[in-house]
Amino acid sequence: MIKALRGMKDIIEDSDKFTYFIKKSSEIAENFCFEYIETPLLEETRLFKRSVGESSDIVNKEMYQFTDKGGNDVCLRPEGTAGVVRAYIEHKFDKLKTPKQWYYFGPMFRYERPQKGRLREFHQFGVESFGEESVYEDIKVILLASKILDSFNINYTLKINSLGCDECRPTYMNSLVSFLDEKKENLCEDCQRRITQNPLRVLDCKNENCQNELKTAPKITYNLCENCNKDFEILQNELKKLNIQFEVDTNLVRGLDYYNKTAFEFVSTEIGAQSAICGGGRYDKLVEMLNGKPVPAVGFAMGIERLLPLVNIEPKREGIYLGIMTEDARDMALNKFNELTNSNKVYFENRVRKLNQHLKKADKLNCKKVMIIGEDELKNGTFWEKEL
RNA sequence: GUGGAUAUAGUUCAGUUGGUUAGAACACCAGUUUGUGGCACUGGGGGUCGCCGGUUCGAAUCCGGUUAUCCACCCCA
Repeated sequence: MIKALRGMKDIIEDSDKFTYFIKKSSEIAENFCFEYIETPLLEETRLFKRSVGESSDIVNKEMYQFTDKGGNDVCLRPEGTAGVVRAYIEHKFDKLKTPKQWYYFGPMFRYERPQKGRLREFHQFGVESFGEESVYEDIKVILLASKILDSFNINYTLKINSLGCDECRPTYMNSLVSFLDEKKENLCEDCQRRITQNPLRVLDCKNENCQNELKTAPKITYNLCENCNKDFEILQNELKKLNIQFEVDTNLVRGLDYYNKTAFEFVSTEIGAQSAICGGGRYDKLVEMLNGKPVPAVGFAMGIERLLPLVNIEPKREGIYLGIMTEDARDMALNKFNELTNSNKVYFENRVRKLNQHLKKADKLNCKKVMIIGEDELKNGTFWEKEL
């Protein structure tokens, strides 16, 4: 038997939840005046090398990368932002710094070891906002994410942090690295490697011993420049006013290289170790990094498969069951089926059955209304009807 | 990439110290004397016991390998 590849899943049992999620989320995004964008699944490999960053695991070892028949070095997209930014620049919106608010959804591919909440092909729903420098755009985006999650009654914790900007991050990084170098001996192997590769990641280490050593580490939020600090305060104040619960997590590091200033993550405690259900933040330098004019941007992405177990939709009766009890009624029923399907969900049972058999089936299918033609109805040209 | 666990029907699982034709529940399909569903009852279909090899008169059961799944690390959505 040919089976789906490792880490790839057919969406069958949850397909109703899946489509419901996309429909509802899109609706909310459109209420925020975000427009739909679809970008290719396949992109040039260097797009991700330059945006996500060569130091990241995603680019380093998780990409589905190959040479196509034209000799191009390509890969299946491991995340959504890079492609959207590429599109923004390619269609020259950067020249005039045209504000653009887009949402997207679709499959992403990462060659990882599968586990709960982690697939090799998975789906994200995300938004990106270009051209708005203000922290109020960050707030808008966080509000949008929380509204989507709230609409499915999902329990979450929102963590926020500020990663600083070009002005304050380098000085902070220097003091962090020198702090880490002093402690180097006491840190785990991974952290020692991270000091040179990605020092911020050390803060995020789950090793207990490391966390003890890091208690006195310099915190980014105490080392922000005036501007970043002001924005981070506005962010917190406005979230409070909007009644969005959050906690500041100075160890929150978004894994992709392109983030700066606001970083946030929605976390669930109900779905296992892969608990991040939505992650995002500001990436003001990314458009430039991909050879566009400097345009600030902010966005987030949600992992749909991780959210589905948290989404509950109550099965409700809907649709019409149409059945016949005599072969002669078939034409009449078919005509009715033709008419009803213009504006109704209709199940047409084409087998001749007894009344109780029809009812049993209609019940099983969760239909709301039953319409049957028997001998009597055929004579009178009517339908026997019942609400379930 | 590392570690641990698991693999028997569509699903959840039984299956004794290796021994007839591998079972149950749920699900599915059909029916229960003639036009009112959910309940109940009766019957039915469905498994090369993950795959390959070995031990044995005989393997779902023991051994080796392999693949996949699950959980965690790592990483991230």
